[in-house]
Amino acid sequence: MDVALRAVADPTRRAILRLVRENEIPAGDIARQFPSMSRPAVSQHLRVLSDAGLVDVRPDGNRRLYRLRPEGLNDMAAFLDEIWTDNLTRLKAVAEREEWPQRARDANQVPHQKA
Amino acid sequence: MDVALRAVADPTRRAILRLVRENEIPAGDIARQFPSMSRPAVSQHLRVLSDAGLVDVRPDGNRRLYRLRPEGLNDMAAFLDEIWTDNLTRLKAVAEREEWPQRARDANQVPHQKA
DNA sequence: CATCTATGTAAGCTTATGATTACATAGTTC
DNA sequence: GAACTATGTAATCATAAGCTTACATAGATG
Repeated sequence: MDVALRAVADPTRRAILRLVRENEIPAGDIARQFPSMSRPAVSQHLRVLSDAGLVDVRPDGNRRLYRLRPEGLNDMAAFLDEIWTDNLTRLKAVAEREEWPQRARDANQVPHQKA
Repeated sequence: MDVALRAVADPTRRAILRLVRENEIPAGDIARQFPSMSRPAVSQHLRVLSDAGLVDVRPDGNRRLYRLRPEGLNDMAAFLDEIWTDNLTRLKAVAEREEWPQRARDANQVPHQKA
């Protein structure tokens, strides 16, 4: 989980993921989308994404085509689920949507010092 | 978006989020859950989470009670949606997630393109 | 072949991050 | 109000992250 979440934490890499979301794109084209940084920098980002399982690579003659590997984000989705599975928190996240009935607060797993 | 995603990229902070997911917990109790690191380290993590809008803090006499602020993860959910808006990719991701719930991805033979 | 194109890797630099210990501050309690 | 408790902050350090330039390599092309 760690590797994917850390990879996604970088804005450049998120931008890359958006780029390759629908189409295979050669590394050079991707790099060209980031004129503010060097091509090797982008190449290294691609490496990180690849290591994190967030993109697939495929050689195509001279070039290397990248594309999104959507399953790579499963850990992130799982984390969201884990956090939001709780009804209270989920309701809170969409609090303003509707009125919800009072609910008993249940026992905690982490001991409070004293009440 | 950046600040929240970067905050969540750290495993200790994710663990903290799980702790405060359902209950308010005083900082000291949280720190006690991480015997392998110093209390100030945890305090700084709490600061990061707070700055990222992922937790709320409330003074309670001597102590400070932390609890999850679920809306703080909305950006992360939005990013997931943005990437997964394509139904096929989403289905694909979910399919693999259910098939390999333990998330053991093999780096060599990538098992995509099922069915 | 000679060389041009696309791309990855290595080395090195700078800044960010996460940790530690020492200290400061606010509240509680006797 | 003196001492104790809970917690945050400051200073500092080691390591990680991200960038750059220089170099290496694989495939395309004349």
